[in-house]
Amino acid sequence: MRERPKIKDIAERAGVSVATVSRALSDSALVTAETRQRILDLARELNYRPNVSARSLRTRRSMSVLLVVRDVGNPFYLDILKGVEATAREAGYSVLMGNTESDPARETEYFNMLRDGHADGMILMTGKLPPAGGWSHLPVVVALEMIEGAGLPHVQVDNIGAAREAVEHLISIGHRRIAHISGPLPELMSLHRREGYREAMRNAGLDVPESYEVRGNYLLESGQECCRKLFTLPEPPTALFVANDEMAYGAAYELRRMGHDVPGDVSVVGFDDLYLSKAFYPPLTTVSQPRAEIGHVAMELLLKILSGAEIDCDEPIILPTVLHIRGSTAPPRQ
Amino acid sequence: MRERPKIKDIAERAGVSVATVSRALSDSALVTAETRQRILDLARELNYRPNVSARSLRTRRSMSVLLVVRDVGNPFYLDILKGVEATAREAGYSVLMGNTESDPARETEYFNMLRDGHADGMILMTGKLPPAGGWSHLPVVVALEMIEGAGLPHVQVDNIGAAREAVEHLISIGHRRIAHISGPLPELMSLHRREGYREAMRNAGLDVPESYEVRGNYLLESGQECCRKLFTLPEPPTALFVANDEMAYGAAYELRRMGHDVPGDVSVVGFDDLYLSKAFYPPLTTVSQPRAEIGHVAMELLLKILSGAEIDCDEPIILPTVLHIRGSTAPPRQ
DNA sequence: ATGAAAGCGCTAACAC
DNA sequence: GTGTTAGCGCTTTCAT
Repeated sequence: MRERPKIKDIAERAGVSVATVSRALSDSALVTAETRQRILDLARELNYRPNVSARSLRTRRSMSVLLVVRDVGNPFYLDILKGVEATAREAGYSVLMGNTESDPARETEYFNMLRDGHADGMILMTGKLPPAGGWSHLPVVVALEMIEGAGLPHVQVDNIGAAREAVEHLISIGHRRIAHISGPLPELMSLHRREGYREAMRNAGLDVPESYEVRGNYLLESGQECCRKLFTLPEPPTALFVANDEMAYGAAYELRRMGHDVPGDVSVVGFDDLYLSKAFYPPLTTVSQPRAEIGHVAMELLLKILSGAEIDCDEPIILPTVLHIRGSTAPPRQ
Repeated sequence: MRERPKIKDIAERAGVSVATVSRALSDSALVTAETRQRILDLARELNYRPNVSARSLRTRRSMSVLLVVRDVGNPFYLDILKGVEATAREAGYSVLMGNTESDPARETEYFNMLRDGHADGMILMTGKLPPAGGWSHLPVVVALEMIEGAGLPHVQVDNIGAAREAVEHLISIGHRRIAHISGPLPELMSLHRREGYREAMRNAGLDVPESYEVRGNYLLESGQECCRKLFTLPEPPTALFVANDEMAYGAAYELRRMGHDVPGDVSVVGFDDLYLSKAFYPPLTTVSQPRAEIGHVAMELLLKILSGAEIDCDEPIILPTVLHIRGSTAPPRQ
């Protein structure tokens, strides 16, 4: 047998033309059941697999989509990837993972992969469009993050509302001096979570001294660092609303190092509900995003676009969050 | 301008043949510097990108490799992926992530992707070959896990030695009743880590009652569950050597739930050094694997194979581990 | 229902 | 150094 059987090999053995084989393989109605069966059997016997390059070249579809994140090293993206992958597989698409590390060159590169036929569409989770421009009308869905004025469809959560709810919880159990460790600014997601914090404080008639808002970068070490800053203040907070779980881990760790009990002395609330947060000590109170669902919905949307449907890009799709109240929050000491 | 410029478009404008354009674009020496420059300028101006399908079809190389893991949801793989990706990019390869979920059908499918031209080579981290067989001589590198008798090159760590060292640490600080929560059996990696545990115990003249070896599945909940089993024994252990960090988190969590202090009452050692382990409470004593380096070395090896070099498959490449002693281990109570 | 043939965009012989 | 040409393996008209 040849190295890799091709349609021609099957055709010769079956005594039919390549066209017929192609039709049989793609379940066309234009083949008699009997011929089709013979061809299918032969294909199985030869262990035939269609060459993807040839097929893509001809059909002009790669049957794969690009999932672009800013850091594959972040476990947060994993469940989203799973959601995307499951949905993609079902529709016969494979998923290519793209990692930008916030490098504009790489951001552009992944967009170029849409043009060179590497992928048919893209789910973008970097919150940025590449600098060059000219990326409208492309089959791109923005998930998780937001890109304003891009005219692209969005799948996200209500970051403002979710943050507000988290801070309201702290207020409801008696906290007044609540500080916020934010993500990098002026990114929209960070801004929104901070806005939710501010709204909750304002609604409760609570002051937010400028020193109570510290800017982090979503990484664990940054949580530690921001926490240290807050606890050198003359009047340190009794509770922290931290913009993601990873920094919340860092903050809780640093608090313990400084001799503060969590939640005895200081309450901590995170955002994301990483899968370790429930095993963390103390189990972290945090906002849970429907990550797999975000991936699923984003992929569904992309499939729709790829099938030629018109999509309304004005209204983002908003998925619900849940505040999980665990052991890291408690009423302040009297 | 055409929808997507192709070589022909450039050729027409440059007043040369497609062959010349192709040569100029691939930096062939058979073009005058002047012609090349003209073509390059034109290509840039038209924003030309070669069609990957056409190129792959012709060259019979996809310039991408497959990285197959059993669970993309496991953060453990992320650093490996980063190592693989960086090395692959440099050589002009893209990386496709494959996720098997331990499903034999999917395991086979990824191997098939090598045959249908989707990828040129594969880094396999599932520890299994698909059932069908016939996968020798394929450009495959096994990383992290081991597959015996497959005739494939391996990149891994010395699991036996690393486990032994971890348990020796527990023994050296005075523990005698040391239990082991293993990974799924009879997988080679689990077996090796257990073997290291047994060796350390044997060398110290310590008994391992059968009930002190509990089988887990590397997931957090499994760590909890195994821990519960161990602490219903008439003589529970004073220390645990757990086959990975995730189960160690679960075990530590469960110990606290049951009212045991870590490390006051029970010491816990993990394996993997996930990035959260240092912020865990108490900071986890654990074996660190050079994950990015594993990815890097595996990809280098794969590149060598793809370039046609002969590889010695008899001797695995062994990378060093480091035992990080942190707060989760302490001498037993007197 | 089946076959012949064109061609997707590119590269690599082979000519000159 | 450049052009001509023949495919890579597949799908899809257009005939029959």
